[in-house]
Amino acid sequence: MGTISGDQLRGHLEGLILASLEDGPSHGWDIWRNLESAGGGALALKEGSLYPALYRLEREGLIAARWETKATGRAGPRRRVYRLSAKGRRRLHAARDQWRQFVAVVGNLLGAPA
Amino acid sequence: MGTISGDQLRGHLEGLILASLEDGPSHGWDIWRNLESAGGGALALKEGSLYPALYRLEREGLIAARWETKATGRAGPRRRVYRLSAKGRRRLHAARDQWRQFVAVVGNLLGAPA
DNA sequence: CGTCGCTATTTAGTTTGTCTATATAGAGGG
DNA sequence: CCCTCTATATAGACAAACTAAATAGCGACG
Repeated sequence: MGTISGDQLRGHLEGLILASLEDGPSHGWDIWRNLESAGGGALALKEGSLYPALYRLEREGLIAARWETKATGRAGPRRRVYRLSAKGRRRLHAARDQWRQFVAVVGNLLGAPA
Repeated sequence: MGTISGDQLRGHLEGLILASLEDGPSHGWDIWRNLESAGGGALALKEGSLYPALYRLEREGLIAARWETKATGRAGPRRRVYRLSAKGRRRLHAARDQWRQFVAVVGNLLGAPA
């Protein structure tokens, strides 16, 4: 199977990120691994796409960020942890509605008999 | 319901055009109306997107164009009629596969319980 | 005749999100 | 000390859809 192209992903990534944050805060790297693994190799998301997307979402007030406190006793560099805002949660619902509509419309047109 | 955005459409338009041509040749304006009506108002495709997309497909050899013969006794300006090439038909099949994969991956992640 | 409306195509220029590629940096292992 | 894994940042390229406007044929209408 081929990979999902960046063009295909465009306009849907924000929804994916919001969905990733639905059941608890997470940081960029973890979101990235989450999406990659959920895509089963088909979703080749690049950091250069993910981080700017996070900044957009933050600037829009859909997610809120904090630097991880040092007291976690964890190894490795600092992490920026994001959580869904109320606005972001509403946007996630809207994104799901839009997704269903998108699938309905495009699927109806492109929809293969088999 | 909101409208499907250009960003959402990106990377999927070519498949839609190819699918539109699957059961017979058509011209740009007709493809446009076909997609618009199939979208039920949700798909607000612009001519400035459609025509360049047709040129891309033609340049790639996925569709072939001819100017409509004048002898049709029809009113109105000239039409450029496109038909699927064999290569385009193969691409359409591939686009359907990609679409299914895309829906599976994104739907699985974004997929709402309700 | 003039012009309005519908059909139909064209295209210059803008926007924007993803990509490539690279840089930085902390911590642990050999 | 260097290498790897984790983690974030960002400059610049690229491409597809957009805005907006121009062109043009034909019919209808007063």
